[in-house]
Parts: sequence; structure tokens; C-alpha cells
Amino acid sequence: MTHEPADTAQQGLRLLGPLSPALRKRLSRSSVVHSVAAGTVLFEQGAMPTFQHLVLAGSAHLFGRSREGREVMIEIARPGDLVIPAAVATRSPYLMSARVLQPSRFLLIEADVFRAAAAEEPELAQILVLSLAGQFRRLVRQIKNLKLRSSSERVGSYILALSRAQKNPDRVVLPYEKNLIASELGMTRESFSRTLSALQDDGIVVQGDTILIIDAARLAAVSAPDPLIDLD
Amino acid sequence: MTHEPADTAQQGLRLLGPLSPALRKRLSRSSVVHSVAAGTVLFEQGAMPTFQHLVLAGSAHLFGRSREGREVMIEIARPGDLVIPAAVATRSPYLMSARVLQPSRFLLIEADVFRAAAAEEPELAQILVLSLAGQFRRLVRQIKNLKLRSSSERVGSYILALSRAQKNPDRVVLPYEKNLIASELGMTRESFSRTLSALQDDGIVVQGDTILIIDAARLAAVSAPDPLIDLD
DNA sequence: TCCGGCTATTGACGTGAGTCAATTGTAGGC
DNA sequence: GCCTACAATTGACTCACGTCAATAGCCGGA
Repeated sequence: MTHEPADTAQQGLRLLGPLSPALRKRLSRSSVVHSVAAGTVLFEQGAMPTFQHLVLAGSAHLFGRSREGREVMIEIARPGDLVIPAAVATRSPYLMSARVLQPSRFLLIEADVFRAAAAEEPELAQILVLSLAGQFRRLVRQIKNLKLRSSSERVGSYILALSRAQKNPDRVVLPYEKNLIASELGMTRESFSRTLSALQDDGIVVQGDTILIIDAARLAAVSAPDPLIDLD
Repeated sequence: MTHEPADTAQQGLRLLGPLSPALRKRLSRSSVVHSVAAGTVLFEQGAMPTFQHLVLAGSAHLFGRSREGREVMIEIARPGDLVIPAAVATRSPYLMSARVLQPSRFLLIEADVFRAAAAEEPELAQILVLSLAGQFRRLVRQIKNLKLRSSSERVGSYILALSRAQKNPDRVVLPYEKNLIASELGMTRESFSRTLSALQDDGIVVQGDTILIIDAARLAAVSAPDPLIDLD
């Protein structure tokens, strides 16, 4: 993991692109680019934020851990996303830990500086508001998913959502290890595996990490997809 | 349900208190106070927001509904809270419906006006950021609660959290119908009832809607309370 | 006071999903 | 090429939790 001057980063900065040059400069004076290897932990739940992380490339997986050590994935920050701005804005300890699963690059902005700038500069505040609002809405969808649907509905709807995101109506590639997807969907990997097998009677074929959608209508019939729960 | 000029409302306005008089005026020109009876639906999931609601008195219960009509409570907006600013800020359809269970009063600010003011005025943006961040963090706690804990851990921790909130270490009054609490905790009313009975072997006594905490240590032992999941 | 309606409780039952464990598949290292 | 380590699958079993249904308790109104 290396440190470089902040302006080396060109991609993933579209979030800060609309900012005035003066404000960008103000932020970058207190920023550093951080390149991290797969497996790195960015921060642990319970810790106080010292930086506002912004994903430049790669991703950060955010997960919660129980006292006994069970872990569940809660969200994923992708290029252009702020990483848990809620903790930075409220000056409170992280409720989730962040881990990167692939080599990634982050812009680290000092928390105090970021907070102060957001409080004074409407353009940054606006970005922050939209980021927080988007993340909030994703969590609402997730809670509805967990409380209102069965395991197999969650899996089926997840595949349909992936197919939309990947713009391929009849073939989907799982974006992570099944392990992680299962925990994102609130079930064990074993249940996820079994559910996938079972759904092969309902319009899909599973081939390792790619899934062929044979009969989308049938899959939708058993999955009860819902635009107010599923993404896009 | 009646309409009154916006400045009739004194309480619950502490959220907007810190704003400059000019900004308060700007908002109140496009606002109206709305007094609603118990049972009123403020808006339905799927609808586009037309107002930013602010709770002046009473509360609004926000719940998600599946296509088949099953409902689950997701959060509660209390006096001083903005009601789902995330939908207003992003100009997107509500993901939850809002219903009031007790006579309540709301300040309704036209959505466009609120959005524009938040984009231009740092002081309002700041309030909005903190409100969104707080709501985000509550949902993170809820998701960890759902994914990491068993039913009885959720109930036990809920009672302990109530006891802290009500500042009474040995006596707690359930704030809503058990029906609602169960759905907030992600279980059926039957399971909630049974879980409460079972917990009577672990340090509590249930008397209708009040619960006596006989042995807090014992209750904590079976509930695995966690400051990164439970409120305060 | 009795009645009607609603909330809560309790029981019986079925099942979805977790746990534990054995096995298979697979990708990377030497 | 083979071997190791880890991911994934599958099976057997258990049990927590939901469902359905009957009963009990409670509150307000006439």
C-alpha cells in the first residue's frame, strides 16, 4: 500500500468533478491517495473516522460483525462512492468495518477538513446530501428485502436485478464469491447454494458463477420482483 | 385534518431553530401546518414526494409493503425529524408509506422549495446532512440486528434499549402495540409473544404492556446487547 | 351490565433455513 | 504435472420460526 500526491488520481473523481477549482484545491491539500492490496482492512467498526474515503478504483466491502465474530456484508462502495459519509458527518464511530477484496485506490480526505468544507460550501454539501440519500435508500430496499421476502424470492430477484445491471436478459455472472452474496442476501452459503439448485426448476441453469436465464417469466413468477425493493 | 398558517407551530421546530430568520421565512412562505387524525396516511410508497414533511408533534410510522400486502414497520419519525428526506432530495418515489397512529402535526414544506433551499443555503444543508446521516446509521443498526441476531436476542436487546431510553433500569413500558414492535423487530406477533414468555425464565416479568426487569444481568447474558447495534 | 370488536395469547403443526460434516470441484504454487 | 488450500456442493439432522386456528383478555359503547 503506497501513498501518492492526491492529484495523481484521474478516474473515480467524477464525484468531485463538478466542484469549483478552489474547493477541489482546498480538499486536495488535506488528501492523499491510498493504493491498497486485496485483503486490506480500511477501518474497523467501533473506530472513529479520521478520513473521508472516496473510492477511486476497485471497491470496499462494508460488513457488520457480531460480538461472537459472525460477519455479514451490508453494502459495497464502488468507484465514485463516498465510504460511509454518515460516520464522518456525525463524528461517530463506524458501525461497519471496511475491507477491500481486490487491489483498490482511495482518496483519503481528512475528516475534519471534509466536514468543515461540507458545512461551508453548498456545492460539496449537495454532493454529500445526494450520496447519503442514495445510500439510505439502498438500505431501505435491503430491509424490505429481508423482512418481506423469503430466501428464494431474494435469490431470484437478485438474479433478475443482476441481469438488468449487466444488460443481459439471458446470462448473468455473479460479481463476487457466493459466500459474500449469500451474506448480502441474509442467508448462509449453504442455503444460497441449495436455493440456486432449487431455482433450476424455475427457469435458470447454474454453471459455476454464471447463470443462464432460460425462462425469465417463470423466474419472475416465483421471485415476486418489485421495483420498490430491487435496484434499478 | 386542518390547514393553518405555518408559523402557528412552535414546538418540534427546534430543527429549524438555528436557521437564519431570512431562511426560515423563505421556507415558511412555501409551508403549511397539517394536523392529522390517527389513522391518516400521509403518503404511499411509490408516490413522488410533493412536500418535505417535518414532524411537529406526534409521530409518523414508516412501513414497507410487499405486493401481496404484507406490511413491515421500518422506522418511526418523531417530533423534530424530517420524514424521509432521502426521497425528497433525490426526487425519487417513496420506498415506504407513512401512516400516523396518533393525532399529529406536521410542517409541510414544498419539495422543490426545500430542495432548492438546501442546495443553496449551507445552514439548511448541514441540518439535512445530519438528519440523513442519523437515519442511515439507524438503518445500519437495524440490518445488523436482523442479520446477526436471533429473535430472542432482538427482543431482549430491545427491552434493554427501552429501559435505557426510558431511564428506568427495572421497569419498561412498550411504546406501541406489540403488533408493531414485532414487525419492527422482523418477526410475527405470535413469535414476539412467545419470545416474551420465554424470556420470563431469564430475568423479566411481562404484565401486559409493561415489563419488569428482575435480573438485568441475566437478560443481557441471553441477549448479547451490542452498542454497535442497539440504540444509545 | 352485556355486547362487539380488536389485540394478545396459546396450542398444534409444518417447514424453511441453519448447523455440522463429508465430499467434490477448482485455482494457484512449486 | 501434482499437491495444497479454499470454495462450493450435498446430505442428514435439528430447531427456530411462521402459519393456522381457537381462546382469552381488554376496552368502549349502548
